[in-house]
Amino acid sequence: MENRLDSLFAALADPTRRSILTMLLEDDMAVTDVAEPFQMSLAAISKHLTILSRAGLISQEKRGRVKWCKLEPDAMRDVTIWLQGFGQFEPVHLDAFERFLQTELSLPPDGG
Amino acid sequence: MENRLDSLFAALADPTRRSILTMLLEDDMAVTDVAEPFQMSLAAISKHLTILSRAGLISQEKRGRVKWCKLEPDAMRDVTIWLQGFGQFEPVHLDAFERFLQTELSLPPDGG
DNA sequence: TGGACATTTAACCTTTCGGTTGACGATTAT
DNA sequence: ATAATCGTCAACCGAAAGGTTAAATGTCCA
Repeated sequence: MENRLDSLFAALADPTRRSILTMLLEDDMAVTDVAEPFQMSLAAISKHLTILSRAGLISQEKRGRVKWCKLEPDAMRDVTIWLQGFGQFEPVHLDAFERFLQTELSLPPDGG
Repeated sequence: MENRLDSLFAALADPTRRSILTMLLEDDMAVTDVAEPFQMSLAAISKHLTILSRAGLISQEKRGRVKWCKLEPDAMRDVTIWLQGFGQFEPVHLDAFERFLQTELSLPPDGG
């Protein structure tokens, strides 16, 4: 994988991995519990978790014989920033917000 | 490819394809011109464009013997929406903005 | 009509991906 | 001590990704 975005987008391109991330939105989970709803081997899930971990999308901490998986949503920031270059979101909204703010603050209270 | 997000994320996972999208941000381009800066065959670029097209990220219109490629950034919306489920952007920024706005508007001019 | 240009297709190759199974190391429980 | 549990590793497999080159298709120009 060349750069950070490569591994991020690639990690997010698999539906199983996206499902895992969604599950982790709820709460931290042990590897076995992550694997439970899927119809594939634990080894396969373990590999998916490794990919998510290398992309920075989750962190894993071993406590006893259980390895806990934790969502790290900040890793998605780089994706977000890249997408912003295509004007899909904030730019528009923030611009609108800023204009609103300017208007609100520059006008007298009864000016609107 | 199972669903829409699969093909979108997969399309975005390749650095050549992301570069192409960035180039198209500037202006519409013919296939040959898209290929020019890359050190790979035209056939390879043609395949990349097919992948981008199938993901909906670009559209292609043939005029004469030239096929024009046009960026379709709206296709990124689904990605955006999915990412928003992880609270990476607007929510945070807008909340911050709203708090700021509340503060600004509710305080007397010398209140800060 | 023939040739140059623009792009895709076909066939092929190598590497990566996503899955399997089976063995293994580490930890906990009996 | 022994057995069960948690998770990874290694070896393997078929399919897909990303590239190549060479031929084919369409379109414009002279």
